[in-house]
Amino acid sequence: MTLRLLFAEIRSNVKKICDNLGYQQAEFDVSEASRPEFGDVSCNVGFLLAKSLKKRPFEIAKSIANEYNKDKGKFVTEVSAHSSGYLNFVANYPLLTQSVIQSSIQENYGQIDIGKNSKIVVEHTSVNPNKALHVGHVRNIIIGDTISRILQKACYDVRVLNYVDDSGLQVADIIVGFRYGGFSREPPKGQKFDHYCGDVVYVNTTERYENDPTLATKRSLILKELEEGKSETAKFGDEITRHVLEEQLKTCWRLGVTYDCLNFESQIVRSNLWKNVFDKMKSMGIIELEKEGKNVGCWVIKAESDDKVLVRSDGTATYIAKDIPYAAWKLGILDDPFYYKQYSTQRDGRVLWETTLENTETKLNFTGDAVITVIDSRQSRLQNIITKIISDFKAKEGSYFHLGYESVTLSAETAKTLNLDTGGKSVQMSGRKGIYVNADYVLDILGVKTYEEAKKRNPDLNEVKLVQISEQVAIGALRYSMIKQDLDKIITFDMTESLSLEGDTGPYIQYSYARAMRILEKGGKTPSFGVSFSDLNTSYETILAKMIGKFDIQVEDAAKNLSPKIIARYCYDLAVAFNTFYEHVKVLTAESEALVNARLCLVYSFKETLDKALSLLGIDAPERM
RNA sequence: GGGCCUGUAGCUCAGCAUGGACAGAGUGCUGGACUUCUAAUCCAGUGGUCAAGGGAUCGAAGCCCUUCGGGCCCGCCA
Repeated sequence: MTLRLLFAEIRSNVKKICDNLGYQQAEFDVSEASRPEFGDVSCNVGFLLAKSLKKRPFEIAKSIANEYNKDKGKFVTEVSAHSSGYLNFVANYPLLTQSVIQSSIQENYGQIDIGKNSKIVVEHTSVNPNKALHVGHVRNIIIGDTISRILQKACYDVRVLNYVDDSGLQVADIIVGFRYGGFSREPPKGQKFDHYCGDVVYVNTTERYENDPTLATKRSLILKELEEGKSETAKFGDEITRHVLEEQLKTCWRLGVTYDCLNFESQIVRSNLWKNVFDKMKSMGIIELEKEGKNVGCWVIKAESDDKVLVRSDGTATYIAKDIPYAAWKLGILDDPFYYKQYSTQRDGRVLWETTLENTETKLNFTGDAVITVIDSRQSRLQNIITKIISDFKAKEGSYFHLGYESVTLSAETAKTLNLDTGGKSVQMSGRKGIYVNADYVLDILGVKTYEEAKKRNPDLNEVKLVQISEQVAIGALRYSMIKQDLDKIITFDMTESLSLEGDTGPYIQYSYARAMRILEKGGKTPSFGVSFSDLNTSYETILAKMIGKFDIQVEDAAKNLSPKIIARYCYDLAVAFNTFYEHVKVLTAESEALVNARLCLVYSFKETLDKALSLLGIDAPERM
């Protein structure tokens, strides 16, 4: 049993009692008590019925408590009416602890069937393949990855896509750099190719446009050649973007993120997808050819505020126009023009596919009944237009969902390290201007720090182990910091602050896991679960057990609200409950052998649950640290 | 001008969807706890007109309206 069942029992009994007393139906709430002195569970039914019964909430609660006390059911030992009007319940701890521990050692603990195995597509990452990933991209990647993991736990059949925008202006920019900027094709020794392209070639090239107007002309010629797809330039662009992509993916994999399929924008452009959608929109009258005004000669979509150009007067498609067939494709509205080939096998064993227009004779299906596109909320306007068009295509209501989030900015102090004086204000990142902090760099710096810390604490561990731990902790720290706050809060990234490993951080949570592992290791033998847990009666133990018992409730909440933060908070709360327990309750030196065993079971139950919860965040649980 | 987001402790944020019992964490600062299952920890203290004003409600940080800060978006760029 988990807390869910305790709540369900109380809800059903209260409802029954209300019926018997002739009270009218009310949508009352059964939830955890806000403070320990109010017991474990509270119900607000008294407040809701006060008006219709013309009685004080306390009177109503009293009458229900009275009835409830006649038969308290299985999981409740005390029922009381509080003078405030609440109905409060105390749980049957021996039974609760027992059931929670037993449930938590099941392989699929925390799983909850919301998705009913329906197909859902999550698209995230989608970074232009002309630069390395910076901390702003990391937020997108981690949100998308965490959501995918949570949805999977909630029994959705999840497909993860990464859209590679390999035919846009930014790609033309680096080609200009290589062709006319005098940049070597090979990066300096020791520098990753994606860093080289972004930090050196891209930034320097965009700078040169200001002084050399002929470069812009060269760029538009290159852009045209890219779209046509058969030229030497297109081939060269393809090589560059694929090389950058390969390096970007290394960073993603390092973060523990994997995908199912890479979709290349160039292929969408060269396939007939756009033409199909264009015709469809024309025949549906969603778009029109502008006859006059500033957009004369363009195909535009009439939006509520401003019209949006889809096809330029020279006949080429804009960025948003390319996104529409892709969105439709993701929902399976269009015939799939692609074949598929294997890109690689990722480290978790998941095969990564890529689309191709060559006939490989392999047809796969990466579409979904619903699509979640993770893009920062600065693109909400465009995403709204796409959502609107997709709903005009009669996809099921709400099937295309833009999951937006606020951006990551750099703190004034961190900007200063990039030689940027912002006058004490934080600053928006910009790949073009070179204002960003690369993800690999952050992980490397974090890794050095976590390595030193781990070595200090574990002099007996060998080099390989220490490196492994430091990497796990560095990634835990970064991932957690990207997910712990709400999506609509701006994250101000500060390098110094990001090195903090104490308090509400990933490492704090990982540390609690390592502590639990150490107890189990020193305990020596596998604890025996077929015993009574009634001796686990300190508040430290019951609070920990209750926290463990909330896992599936949190998964449900996170999945329904697409809110990764909920799982982050749960992991933190779980770790706090364990650390408090750890400081106050001795396990291995408990009074009796039976008590040692019972506590070992609780510790085991905790570590299993934390491991599962952390895995939803893509954070490894280290055995030592 | 229009749209979206945001304002809670010195700082960073939970809580707001579904109104209810004295508004919670982390961090900072002040003190305390390692011969003990790892102190990346724990304990105590400090710290709040929940931006302001109004409204509906028995009851508002939360709902409605207004105002004021802050951020972002409104291109034949992506």
